[in-house]
Amino acid sequence: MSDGAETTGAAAIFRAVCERICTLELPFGAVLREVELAREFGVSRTPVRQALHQLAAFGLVETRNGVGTLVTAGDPETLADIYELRIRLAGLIGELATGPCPSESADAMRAVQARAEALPNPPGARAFWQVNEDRHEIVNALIANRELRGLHDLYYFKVAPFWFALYAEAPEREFTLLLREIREMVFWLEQGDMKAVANMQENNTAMAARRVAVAFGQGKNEPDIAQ
Amino acid sequence: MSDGAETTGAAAIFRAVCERICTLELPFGAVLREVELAREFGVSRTPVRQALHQLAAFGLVETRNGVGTLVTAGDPETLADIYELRIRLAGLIGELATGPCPSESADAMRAVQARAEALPNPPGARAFWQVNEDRHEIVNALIANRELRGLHDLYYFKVAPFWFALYAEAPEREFTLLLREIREMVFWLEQGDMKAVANMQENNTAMAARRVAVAFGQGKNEPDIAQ
DNA sequence: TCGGGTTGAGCTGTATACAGGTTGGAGGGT
DNA sequence: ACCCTCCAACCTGTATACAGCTCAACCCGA
Repeated sequence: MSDGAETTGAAAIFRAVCERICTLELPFGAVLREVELAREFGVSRTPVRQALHQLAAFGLVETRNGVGTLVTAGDPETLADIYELRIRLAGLIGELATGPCPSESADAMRAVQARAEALPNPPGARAFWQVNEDRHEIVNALIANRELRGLHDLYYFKVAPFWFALYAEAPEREFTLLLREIREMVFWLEQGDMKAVANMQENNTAMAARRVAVAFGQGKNEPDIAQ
Repeated sequence: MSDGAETTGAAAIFRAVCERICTLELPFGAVLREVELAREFGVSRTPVRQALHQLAAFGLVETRNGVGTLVTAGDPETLADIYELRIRLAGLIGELATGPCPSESADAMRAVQARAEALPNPPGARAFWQVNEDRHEIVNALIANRELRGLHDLYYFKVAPFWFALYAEAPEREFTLLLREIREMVFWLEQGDMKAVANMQENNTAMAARRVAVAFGQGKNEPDIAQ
């Protein structure tokens, strides 16, 4: 998450495990054992447990007594709920915007674009992930309402594993789409139009939701969402 | 929160402390000591720490090394952000509604209304709190999108302390407003109109936000929000 | 061979001991 | 009288020991 460097070591473990889940290094259903993580990070179980409990509170994992901590699979229905809400949250970015976005954001996004354009297609999983992470950070930082910013960040990580699974399925297609999104984002950031940025975010989130729904079996009774 | 009865004892402590914060039994800036809570609940520090860390993750408290766990005061700016978002979340309830609300909700709300009407004006703090808690539970259960339901619940508890402070200021006025809200809610629940229920919720949240802004010093550069 | 009861390894939940950090106040110098 | 320094009490952060739970493999009888 976009938390600043925290004092306690639990935050570092939180971020590390969160990233592993988002990059599917820990796939759905994977079991996390506290002693293993403790050994890996060179600490005792106590900070590890803190991190895992926080991940559980955010719904990314589920810990069962006597078994371990499982990476939450997320049934299609829940996935649909999450994406539905995330789309609306993106819309709120524009509604709650207070002013134009600063030019530094456009600069930062241009830098990301330059780095991305230099990559081969498809890039490696790590590079792909990092580009999207940077894009997210820039957009997220623009959100004026602090609470909404936190929520937008949280739900980014909630859907990240599914979105990343799309990359594993069709790397070239996903990288092309990501590049297109970044180029468009640079354009609107240069315009300073926060509302347009939010609309872009909403559009791309909705599009990603459709692709994810196709890949993971769309939930509920809305088969037409898959186009 | 509206979590079902959990297995671990930490959840019970979480709810208890949360309620104390919401009812201002623990005012802003109050310090929570782990050993005290541990003694009170008859457990060790471990489950207490779990509960406090979860409260910290939700932003209700802030724990500082060597000092203790402080109830987060929430500056006016943050308060404005929280209410702004909560109003929008209420709006989303209607947008993400899938069907009419069940008749049991109307029955339940009628029961709450009956209990409330039987109370003196102003009622005791405990009774006032309980009535609002019940009202919230009924409305919250109607939210179709599970993620939005969780968020609506969370932000209810985030603003609860401020709203409850209004009661302490003007008990009769707040109870009259609450009664009015419940009566209206019964009406629209009987109609089964989920969108109307959401609009009601949005209106009442916005109205509460204005009263809170007046009481706690409105933040930002929107003095007209105070009417 | 198959089914059921049992056992045991391994995991999380809880309790406790120790290390590190903060704060308020006592005490001495100016 | 005032201010700076130092310290001791206290609180959280961390590590470790123990209790309770789960599940799968195993053993034994039909």
